[in-house]
Amino acid sequence: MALLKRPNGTEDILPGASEEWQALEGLLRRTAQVSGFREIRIPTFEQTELFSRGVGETTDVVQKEMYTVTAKESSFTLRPEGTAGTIRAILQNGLLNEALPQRVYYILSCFRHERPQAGRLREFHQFGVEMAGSPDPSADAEVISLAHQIITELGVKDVALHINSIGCPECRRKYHEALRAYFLPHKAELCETCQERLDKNPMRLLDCKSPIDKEIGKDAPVILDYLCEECSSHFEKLKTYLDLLGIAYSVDPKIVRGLDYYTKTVFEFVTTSIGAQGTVCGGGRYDGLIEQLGGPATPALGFGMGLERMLLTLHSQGTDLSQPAPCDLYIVPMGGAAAERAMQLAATLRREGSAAQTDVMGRSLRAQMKYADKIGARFTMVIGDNELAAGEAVLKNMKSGEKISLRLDDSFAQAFSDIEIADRLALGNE
RNA sequence: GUGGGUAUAGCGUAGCUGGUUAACGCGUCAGUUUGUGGCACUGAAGACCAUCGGUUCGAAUCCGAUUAUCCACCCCA
Repeated sequence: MALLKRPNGTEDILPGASEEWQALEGLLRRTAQVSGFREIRIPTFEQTELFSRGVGETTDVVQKEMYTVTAKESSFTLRPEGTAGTIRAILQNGLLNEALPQRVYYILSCFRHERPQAGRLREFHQFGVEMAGSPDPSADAEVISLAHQIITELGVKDVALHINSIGCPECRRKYHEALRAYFLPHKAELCETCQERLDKNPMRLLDCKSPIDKEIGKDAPVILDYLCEECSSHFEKLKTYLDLLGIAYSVDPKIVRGLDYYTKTVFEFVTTSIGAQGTVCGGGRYDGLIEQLGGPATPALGFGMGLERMLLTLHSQGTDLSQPAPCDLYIVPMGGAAAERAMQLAATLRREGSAAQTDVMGRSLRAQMKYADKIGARFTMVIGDNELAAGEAVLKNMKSGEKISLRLDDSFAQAFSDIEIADRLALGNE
């Protein structure tokens, strides 16, 4: 029988790697929580229309990357991102009726049918936050600051923050006109996709990698010159706030996010160390989305952070968050009677919160010691007929080799715990 | 969706001017006598050489297709 394989573009996270994910997730949760963000959990699939309306009918994500599944009469779509579903949940459960702003975070997997490559999977994991209710640039600064804090605490080095403002729909309409006017005379020289983009979404032209198009676009009008007074002052204030917080950034007028819901502030944290897919975190303001999804007109913003990309970046810089699975004590039984006693002792220790293991393979003493060493057991204890008769056994510290005698009675778990804690403290002081 | 690279034991690789039992390292398992791991040594298990088809007396080695994977475009996290 042929072995069934994982679908294209998916990953198994194995023991060893999963500890690293847990460490990352723990840091994300703690950081979000101290900023007042609380976790929200939403379904993996939603009505397809939520995404076509929320993310945007014309976006690539909606047009060609969605996993839409049909079961019986109904049809649903696996979420390609977290924002639409989160906003839907906020509205459906009336969270906007509570104290504003509403701050939520999530860790979830997203699904997009794209061609996999470095830093791009068909199922990927995202940490994201959304804040609803504030139109003020201080909210933008807070959200960016949260992402910045996470990246700093992770110790990621070469990640740069790029910000831009793409204005409100009104600014953008004027800007689109100006762009078309600029590029139209050069239309024939542009690459094929850009000729199409000229009509559909001229801002994407600025993003084109083709050297010819880049050259043509060099002197193209810049969105920042077309912002209305409101949008312009919003952006200026945001920059002031970022300076105030000591967060370095560069203004990149070429940032054009591919999801339709963005307004005003957009930003990306980009690294160059993991290949072409270097956007490790991206987000911005989406003041029109909540209304678009049938809620009350409410300003909001957020970001998504790609966890696989984050880990790739960390690894490329030699950082590894993973920690070995703990084993405080490995009990080495010799003989049937000892095996039964070992089983009891291990169970007792676990109830007291110590990580304890004993033999389940029927191995020789020597083989058991090797195993204990391999799994990184901090202490071992051999028990055989002698120990059972004496009611006492020798505890061995695997790192120092130090040996201590312990009674195998009711005081055992407590006595072991004391020794184990003392050892932990001693290691910490080294 | 479009290009290009790669596909040999759990992992990393050698073998690729076609020729008997496909090699090595790591890992796994057992052992190196009498009750204590790390090092070293001995041995074992583990591969229809991605799949299908073709060329040939003969293919892991050459050719084609398929699939998977990687990188890039596109797009985004």
